[in-house]
Amino acid sequence: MNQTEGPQSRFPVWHEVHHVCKQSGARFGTLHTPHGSFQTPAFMPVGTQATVKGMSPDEIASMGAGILLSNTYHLWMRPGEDIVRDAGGLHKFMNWDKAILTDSGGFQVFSLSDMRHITEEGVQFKSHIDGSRHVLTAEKAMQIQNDLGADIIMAFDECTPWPAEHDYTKHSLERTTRWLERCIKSHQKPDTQALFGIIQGGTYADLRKQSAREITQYDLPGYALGGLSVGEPAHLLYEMLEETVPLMPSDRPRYLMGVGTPDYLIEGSVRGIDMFDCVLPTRIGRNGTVLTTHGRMIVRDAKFARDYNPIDEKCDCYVCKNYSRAYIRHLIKAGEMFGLRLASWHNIHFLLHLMEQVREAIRQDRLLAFRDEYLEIWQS
RNA sequence: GGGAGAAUUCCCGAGCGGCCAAAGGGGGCAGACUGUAAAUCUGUUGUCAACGACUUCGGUGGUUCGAAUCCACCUUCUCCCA
Repeated sequence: MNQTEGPQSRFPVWHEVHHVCKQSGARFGTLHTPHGSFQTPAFMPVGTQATVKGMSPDEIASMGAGILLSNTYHLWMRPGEDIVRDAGGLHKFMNWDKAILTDSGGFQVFSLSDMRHITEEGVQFKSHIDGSRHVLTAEKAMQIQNDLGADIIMAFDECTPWPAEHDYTKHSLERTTRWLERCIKSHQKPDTQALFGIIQGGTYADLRKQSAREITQYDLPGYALGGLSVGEPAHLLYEMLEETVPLMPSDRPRYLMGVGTPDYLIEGSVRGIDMFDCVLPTRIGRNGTVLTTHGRMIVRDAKFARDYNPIDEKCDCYVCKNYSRAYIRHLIKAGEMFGLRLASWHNIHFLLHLMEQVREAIRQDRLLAFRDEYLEIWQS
């Protein structure tokens, strides 16, 4: 597809909406990037340290992923963005020629909260590797991401925790807006790297709206929702989506960061989200849990010791076509890395396949029906 | 043949008269995991009618108010000398 024909061709990344589900309002589209296009709503596997843990790029691509995440903070700490840059950029460094999105380090403001200090200028981190001090600012996050060379780069934000005080959340979101402005000013490669802004506001509807208005004032190729799926109950997440998505421009991709489980992916799509990412499939896979149409299954459990069925009878992934629950359980119990790989493999496939089903349901204007059918047998 | 030492709960291994159902590992079992400090973390791991009771520390018998801990003998194992 020729990107100059698109409505947002002035951006290196743009979203083409093909169909809006008449039942739900969910969007089926294509996201175009300098490293290829992929259909939306999309699930993006996470490869924090320039690798999806345990999986090769070929394997990820074979499952249909068109984009991966990687991480500013982690690659900055190790090996250093200059090493990635001098390798020819992240795509070449990790041998992945499809799209890449890098998170800005904003999530580490949340996940590494015990070893960082926030100021207006930025965030001082004590390296989780060696304890050394480093300051990540809006400008630094942009420089690192410019060096890494992802197709989509994220504004530096603070992912606020849950629960958080209204007052704190408000000040934080306003600071995130100021940081966005600094990101935009310091972004060196707007022609090749699309900068997405991140809406914050915790679980407060008024603050979500405030942040959405502030962030979407800036003309950006995409907008994300951050600070969700950090422990709050599901109904609050859904409520925040319902309050915020209508304020996000319909001609730009909408990205719900850090989500998630099958139910969240479907409910998010229903509410107009186009992009999702989550470490869940690889993390729970490595730790012995697999996803099935009936919910999570701890395949490590003793009850599967003699279960020679595939993880999911309905799944047509490489793992389910070739290996049994008993075998995968054995490998995981034995600490064999292949077991971790197989579980991760199936889980990634499971979510990518789920999104295929979601897109098909949107095309058929029956996403709500699909949701009800799916969640009837799914138990989280 | 002589001498020295050791036997602990599933395994390894602390314990050396009461605070011991017995540290700590491992293994087992169960759970958590949502922009990855995660092949990690948490709980649990003698039995039961279970805020209490009962049976355990190679075996048998003693000493003692009280023994995994002290004594005697037995069994098995390890090591050293011949």
